[in-house]
Amino acid sequence: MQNISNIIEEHLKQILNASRQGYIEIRRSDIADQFNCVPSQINYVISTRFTPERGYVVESKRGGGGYIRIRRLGFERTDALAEKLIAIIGGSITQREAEGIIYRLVDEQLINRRESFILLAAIDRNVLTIGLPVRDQLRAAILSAMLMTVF
Amino acid sequence: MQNISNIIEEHLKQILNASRQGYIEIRRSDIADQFNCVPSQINYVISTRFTPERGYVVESKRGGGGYIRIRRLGFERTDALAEKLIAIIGGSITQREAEGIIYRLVDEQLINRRESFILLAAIDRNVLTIGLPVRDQLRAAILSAMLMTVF
DNA sequence: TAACTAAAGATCAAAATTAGTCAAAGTCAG
DNA sequence: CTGACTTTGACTAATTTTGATCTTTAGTTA
Repeated sequence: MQNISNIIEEHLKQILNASRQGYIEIRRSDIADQFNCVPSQINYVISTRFTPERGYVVESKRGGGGYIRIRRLGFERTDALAEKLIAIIGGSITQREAEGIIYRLVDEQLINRRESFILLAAIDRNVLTIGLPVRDQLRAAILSAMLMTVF
Repeated sequence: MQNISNIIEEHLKQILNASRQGYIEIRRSDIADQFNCVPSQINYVISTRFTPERGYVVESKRGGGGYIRIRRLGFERTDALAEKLIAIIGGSITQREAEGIIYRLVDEQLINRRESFILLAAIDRNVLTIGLPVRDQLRAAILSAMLMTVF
């Protein structure tokens, strides 16, 4: 017997595939009702299967008219790259390492100078005024998120 | 399913766009009737979507012949822009306010969409995984730093 | 002209509507 | 039996909707 998480995963991928816009917006409780499970199961499915590493971006809004939006990222040249970057950055990264990555992206013309300035500003230790090791973890999260949205 | 606030927001922006003078004057109760909601809903829409951060000025008058006037401001590009932005951002800023600023910069064509994605990613509460009030302070620092480098 | 009245809009907080988090309990392959 | 993965649900957080009550303004009346 298949577990519910897999079934929900398949269902979401299917409607995502069928959608013309490249993303879907669901109501968490609708899906939960549909599959007869608790709402937080949907969060579990999303956090284990629709991750940035697998090429998905998930946004959401609470309150009236709330939703969860799942977007599949393009798979051209960036497929391997995004994955590689995420892997390199990992869960924690120093400023020096982060700068290395950004410089390389500029070299390879994957981002322009202006974009690199934005990235560099966001990961600077003078901006992330919080103690280690949280600072390096936060830097990794911020850099990953920024790069995921452009690739 | 859309929520009413978004629908009202779109409607106001549309008539604002169509207006010749750059501002509109509405009667609160008219709009409320039109969208079948309570009058205070209009205040909610205005206070969450037509904020100074997003470049709107709202004036109103009560009593007979009362009105709400919504004006769209332009963001002249000057040397003082960066300073102005820093002042608006201050030492702490919510995600909503930060998004307002970013949307406005896109509207004013001071940054492009791709850049806005980078900025939005960096100030997202799901990325800044740290408790309030530090999160809002960090967000202000990051946003300020990023904008400083481009302007 | 002062007082009154009706017609707006403003404010604020409660209620409603969603989604997120986290950890305990359950399941299952090896 | 153990460890990884899944299922559940209680509690939390964000956002919107609603309504009661307050304030301001223009016009009317004594």
